[in-house]
Amino acid sequence: MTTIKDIARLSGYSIGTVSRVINNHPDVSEEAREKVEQVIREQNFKPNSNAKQLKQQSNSAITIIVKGYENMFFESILERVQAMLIDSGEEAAVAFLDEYANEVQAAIQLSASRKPKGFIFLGGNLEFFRQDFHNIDVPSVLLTNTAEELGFPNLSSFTIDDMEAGYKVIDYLAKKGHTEIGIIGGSASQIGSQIGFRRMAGCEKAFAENGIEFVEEKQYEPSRFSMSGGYESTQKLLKKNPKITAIFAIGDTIAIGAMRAIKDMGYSVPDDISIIGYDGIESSRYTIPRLTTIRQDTEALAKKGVEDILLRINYNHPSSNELIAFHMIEGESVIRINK
Amino acid sequence: MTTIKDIARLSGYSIGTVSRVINNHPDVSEEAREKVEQVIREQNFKPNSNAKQLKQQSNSAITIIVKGYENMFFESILERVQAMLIDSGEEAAVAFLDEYANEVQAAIQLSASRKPKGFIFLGGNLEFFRQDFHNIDVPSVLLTNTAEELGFPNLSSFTIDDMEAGYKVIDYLAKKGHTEIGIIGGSASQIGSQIGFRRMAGCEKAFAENGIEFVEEKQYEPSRFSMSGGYESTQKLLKKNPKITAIFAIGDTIAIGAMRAIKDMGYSVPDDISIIGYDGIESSRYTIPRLTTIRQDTEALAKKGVEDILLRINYNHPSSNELIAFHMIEGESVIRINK
DNA sequence: CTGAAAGCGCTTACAG
DNA sequence: CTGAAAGCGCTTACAG
Repeated sequence: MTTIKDIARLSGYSIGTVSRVINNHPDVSEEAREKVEQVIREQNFKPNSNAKQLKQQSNSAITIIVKGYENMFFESILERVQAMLIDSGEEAAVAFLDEYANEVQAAIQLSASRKPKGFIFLGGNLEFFRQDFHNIDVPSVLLTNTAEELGFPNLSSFTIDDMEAGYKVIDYLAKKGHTEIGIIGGSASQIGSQIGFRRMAGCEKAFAENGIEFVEEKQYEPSRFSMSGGYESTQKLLKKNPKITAIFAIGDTIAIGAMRAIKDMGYSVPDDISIIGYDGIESSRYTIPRLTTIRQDTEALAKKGVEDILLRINYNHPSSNELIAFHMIEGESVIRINK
Repeated sequence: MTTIKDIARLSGYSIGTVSRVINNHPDVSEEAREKVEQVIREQNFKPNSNAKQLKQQSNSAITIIVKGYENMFFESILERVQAMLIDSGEEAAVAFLDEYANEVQAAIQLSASRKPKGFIFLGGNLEFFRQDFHNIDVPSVLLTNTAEELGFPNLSSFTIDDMEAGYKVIDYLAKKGHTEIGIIGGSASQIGSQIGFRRMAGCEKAFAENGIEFVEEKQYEPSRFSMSGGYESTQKLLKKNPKITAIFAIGDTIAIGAMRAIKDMGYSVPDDISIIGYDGIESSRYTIPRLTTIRQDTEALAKKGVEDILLRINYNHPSSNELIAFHMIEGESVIRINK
């Protein structure tokens, strides 16, 4: 194997100088830099990342923690984040967690053995961050939830305005004449910290403004962010409340399960029951009928997250919390009703 | 940070003995082992993997190369493989490649800088393996294609019998009375090396046995393994051949796009056009109508692949090439026709 | 069974 | 601007 020693020998410089060239240190003569770079190219030399990281004490890959591997929305962000990281010459590792797992504890575990340069969380429960994130000292980014209120200096966050989006969904349904609206998704027990909470808060505002009653026991059903979760929660919801004419699934993955459940119960979307999803995943453009949904800009989310963490890892930039744009896509899954 | 030195000091043994305990070497006294393990537990010590790998010259993570990030089938295998690797205490890195990228070249690149212990390929073009795989010397596994004919001693492969499955699909459609059958998916230019080839060969056998003509120009359309690919290829196929009454999409992701295209062209599945997919991904259980498809056993594929690579990395087991069971799931997307 | 020591491939003060 | 040298945290012959 070619090592830095070989490059030193072949170029006629010391390994110290070769190392400086590799790491773009400024105090190297133009002459030395050119010669060394030429030899590196000739030998197709790649520095051993283990040795490098051992010295630098900072370990390997930026680690992406995906919370909820059944959630198709995360798959598209994951793919983009990973691709951007690799294009920037960074290694990327991925850990898939159950939707209800403690992602911060998982990160702490990984920190102990592998010392990642940073973490990117796809999804996160603020309560877990509040409790344990102080144990993590590398730059981290939370995607699809806001960590602004936590005030950790090494935690950035990027998300769409879930409250505004939730508001928009219910307001849209109300304006279409729906008054019996159901909501599925998320977990009641973790209210206040999960993404679902903000979406729900926006919904409640829209209900109030439109003079529509919202009784959680009758109109809400928790659900995992999976197709099967959406399927089951929809069945439960419609059984306990057959008057419902519209359902807001707070994730497209859930919505796809919901549409199938509605069909299997002998109803039709949108003629009997309208449905709105959330995320704007690719699959939502191919369902029959096409799903009306809130599209989150995956590309922007991934780009902001990656750029932010790279600047913080390499240049100590401060963390930031930003909102990303979203918009509603009108599909074919909502109908206007007249009472 | 706690290092092996601290454990040595605290336990009263040398770092050599501590190292032996960590790595389960047999030549350590029971007494020493217990004492050292106790201190390791107390300190919650995790060996620095960089130092370990630097010494062992073998580098980091087992690397999973996913070929075709738009293919939903791979997402489910990836999740399982990753989870099993982590449960076994192995690190896992993932690289997403375009469906047409050269995965073997990508692996060679990664080998140079990171020396993974092994590679798991999700999808692969045999031609690329034939040309370049001799440059890779770590244990590797190819999933969803067979590498048996290549005879590389460090390459295992696990797949369902694509030829048999392709045969079964066409035979099934023929027995249902279909004679004008279209096929979408794969790439004509890479015939002989892509997974599509074996599926196609099985199809041709079934056509012949059932006395049905198959003219590639009129009945076949290439497609990327994506929903949009399925959408576009279906439009092309039906435009050039309106007599088609059934379509075999050689991937469920493609089939989902196909179903939407059929609908948008004003036809109905299965009343006007029957459709059969391939893979048995979770989404195929939620489409309307439910997809008839060939279910590959993701769990078995992942399990075989992971167990095989671990045994080869740690115990030099020989490589192997095995077939995994598959079965057809009858959904609602195929209808019997009478001519 | 155990310890002392060399060395894996790098980076980085330090001295010049 | 450059080189010699220490040291990152481990593993593993070697000697006993």
